[in-house]
Amino acid sequence: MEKSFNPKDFEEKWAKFWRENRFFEADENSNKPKFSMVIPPPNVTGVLHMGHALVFTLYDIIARWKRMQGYDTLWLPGTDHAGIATQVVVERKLKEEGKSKEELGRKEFLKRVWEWVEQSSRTINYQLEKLGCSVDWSRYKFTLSEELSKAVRHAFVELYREGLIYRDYYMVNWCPRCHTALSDLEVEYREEKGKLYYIKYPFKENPQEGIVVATTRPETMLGDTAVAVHPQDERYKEAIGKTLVLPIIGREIPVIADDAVDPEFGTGAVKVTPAHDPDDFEIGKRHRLPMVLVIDDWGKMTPQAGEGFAGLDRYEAREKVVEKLKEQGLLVKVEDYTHNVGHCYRCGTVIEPYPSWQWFVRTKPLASPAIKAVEEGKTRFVPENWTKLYFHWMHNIRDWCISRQIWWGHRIPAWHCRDCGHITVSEEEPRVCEKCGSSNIYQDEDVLDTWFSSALWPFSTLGWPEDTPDLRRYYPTDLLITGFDIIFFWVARMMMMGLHFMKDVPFHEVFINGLIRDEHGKKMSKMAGNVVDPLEMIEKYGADALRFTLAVQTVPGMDVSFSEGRLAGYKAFANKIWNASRFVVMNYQGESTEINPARLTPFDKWILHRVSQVARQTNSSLREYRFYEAAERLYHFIWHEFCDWYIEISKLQMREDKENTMAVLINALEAILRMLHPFMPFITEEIWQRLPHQGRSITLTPYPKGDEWEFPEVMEDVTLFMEVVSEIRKIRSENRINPREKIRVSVSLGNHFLSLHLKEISALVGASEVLIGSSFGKGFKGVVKGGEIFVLPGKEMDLEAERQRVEKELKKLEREIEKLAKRLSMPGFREKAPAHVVKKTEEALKEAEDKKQKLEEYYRSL
RNA sequence: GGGCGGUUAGCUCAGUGGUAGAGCACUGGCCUUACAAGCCGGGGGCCAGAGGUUCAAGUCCUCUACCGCCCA
Repeated sequence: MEKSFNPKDFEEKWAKFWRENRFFEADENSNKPKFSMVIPPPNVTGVLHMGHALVFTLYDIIARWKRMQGYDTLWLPGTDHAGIATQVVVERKLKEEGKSKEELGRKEFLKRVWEWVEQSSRTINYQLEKLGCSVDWSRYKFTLSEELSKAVRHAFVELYREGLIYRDYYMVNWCPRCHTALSDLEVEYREEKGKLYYIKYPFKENPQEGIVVATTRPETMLGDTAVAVHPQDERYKEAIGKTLVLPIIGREIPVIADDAVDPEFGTGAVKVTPAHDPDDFEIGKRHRLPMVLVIDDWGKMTPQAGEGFAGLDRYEAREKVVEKLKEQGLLVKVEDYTHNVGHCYRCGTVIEPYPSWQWFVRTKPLASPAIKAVEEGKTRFVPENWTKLYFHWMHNIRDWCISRQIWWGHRIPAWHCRDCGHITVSEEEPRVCEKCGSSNIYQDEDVLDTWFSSALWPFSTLGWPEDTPDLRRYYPTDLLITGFDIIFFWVARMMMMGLHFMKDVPFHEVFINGLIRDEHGKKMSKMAGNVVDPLEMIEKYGADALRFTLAVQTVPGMDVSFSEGRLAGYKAFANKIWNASRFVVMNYQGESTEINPARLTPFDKWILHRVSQVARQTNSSLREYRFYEAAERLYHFIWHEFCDWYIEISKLQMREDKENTMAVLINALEAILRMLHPFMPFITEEIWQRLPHQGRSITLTPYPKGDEWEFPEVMEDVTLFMEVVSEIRKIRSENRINPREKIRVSVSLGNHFLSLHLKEISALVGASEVLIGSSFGKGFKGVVKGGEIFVLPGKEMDLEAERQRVEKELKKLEREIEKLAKRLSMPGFREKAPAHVVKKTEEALKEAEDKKQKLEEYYRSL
């Protein structure tokens, strides 16, 4: 094996090997139990970021683990066409070329998007492979493919026929830049400093007097058709029913009473603009107020806004309205006002409430079964506190606006009749209007919200609406891993659609991972310039190290602070594994790998026992999605037990019984590699292939269950052995005894085990002589449980250093004794604490006092 | 306004009522034939604050402060 570890030498090789051998393809005819997951399809907007790397790493750990546990495992990959997001990206690219999508036209524009998709999905799939994701490429899906589009049309038509999809003229969130409606979820609210304008609307009868209204959007006053007050508001009792004259425009508008008015806000009187405010829209409906549209779908003022305003941008109009009001003396005052302003989640433009014809999903009937399923435990959130959020949202769900006025997406399968106005909804393109038979029909221009197709993902990808073997076998899926930010967008909607169409939940468990942050806990963002590119990290440290870093930081319910320093640390870990394996491989000369139980030393038994223990613990950590716990334990065990102790001891054992020691080394290492494989697939495969092995790939081997080796009887002896060695090393080090200088050691413990392993002790501490069960009675002294240790240096003793060391040691013991004694003397402790705790405390105190006494005697003698 | 997290070593974070942990950073000594990306040692904590429950609290309860996120 090469001395230096270089992930680049083998990562690509194994990714290719796995793929070409189709190890990760699920088998719908398998007799094994199935385990299935669908990937959260990345948007084809560009490249994968660290958040993806995290989610996909966790997926892959589970996928590989389950596969090795003997499940027919499906991890289905795919990408999402990401309607608006992708359209925005391609538009931006066109702009760089000095073109617009309108110039190109719908058909040509879509061609350009498809080209982009081609390129982007290639990049994404390349990145997945780089990361080591064990997905089933033969089942790769794209939300806008022919196949999935069919599922989307089918779902739409069914829901429409059941009355769960309807079309309505309604106030929606409108992005004037993207020129489309958005769902409530696609609006991001940001706190902004604005102004609150107080405007006086004079009475028609008595223009000297008037009602003052407060608004943050004075430009909308041009579209006002009433002023509303709360019916119980004493201040305005007299005014209700009177007529006001709308400044600037001169329109006569009534004063009306409505419960929706908050008497606490502003002056208690509000202007009503039914066409440009969702609340006013409702008030307008209740009072049959006219709608005057003064802002158009591009955010510009309409002719109805009046001369001098028509054609102006909405913000220019705001200034001009304020100016005019000032001139007319009707602007009473202006206050600073902080409020939440809605922005388009894709392009950031301020959202305009805009009434228009849109398609909606009636969500209430779909939400109830989705709530029930979680209540009944058919789907479980991990960590479970997300359940609450899910319930809260589901109980307060509003109808879902699913139409988008963009070009990139699933065209709505509805045809309008120019003759009778009827809408024909159909999976296949109709030739005539189903009502009047006219052939003068045209398809609805709108496309569906991208999340509509995402909602079908767990079953549309398996062949639905066809009754396929995949669908029968792999639905419901077992696990979904995703960020909390898309619980509403995606998880909730998959639940609704899955239960509706498949009559069963789409997944049994949902693991909600945290957000990726930078090493100081700040959210990664392009603006902050703290974005870390996973590919770059793979390039620098290897995919295994990146994966391990992400896994070890994944604590359920917590965000992940990504630190390059830590990543470097886990690359060092990979290197450690490399070199430990190198040691094994270098020493291996074709001996039998069969362990002879009769020839096992206590150290062999110890490491094998530990391998089993760690395997059991790792399985149980993974079962509960405690990735950090599994990863951390493997790290510690491999480095600080297998490498630091067992390999060192094995060097000595090999002089006595090379064959059996080699067998233990190989068996232990091989089990370690298998345990580690889900976390670090590349390096484990590379090493496994270099060890004597059976089979074609480590990925096809069984995951250690931890039932193979069981030797609890040696644990206590080996632990004492380690304690003694550590104590001697400490004495050495603190007394500045040069490592090359041989020492002589006596241990006053009549311990059979220790006396059988003098050689090991000598080697590990650098001693020329070790006495067990007797005492030199001189030299540097240390104490372990029940005994004393003397260390005689080859040269003269440096008493000053020794005094300092013992003083330090004594202080530590005193602190411990104080603590333990205090606890024992606490009233009630002896009576109420469990016996084993009392006993343990007493023993600890006795041991500490014993040690202290021995050291004190020694200190006086120095 | 409502809700959810968090506050533990210099930094990033684990911690399951019973003697406070890890990685990195710091520090002393070692190129010991797997590994200097290493080895052997060491130092470093009123567990945000205040009450309470308990024989026993970083851990459970209440309140406060600060930081962060979500919803309205």
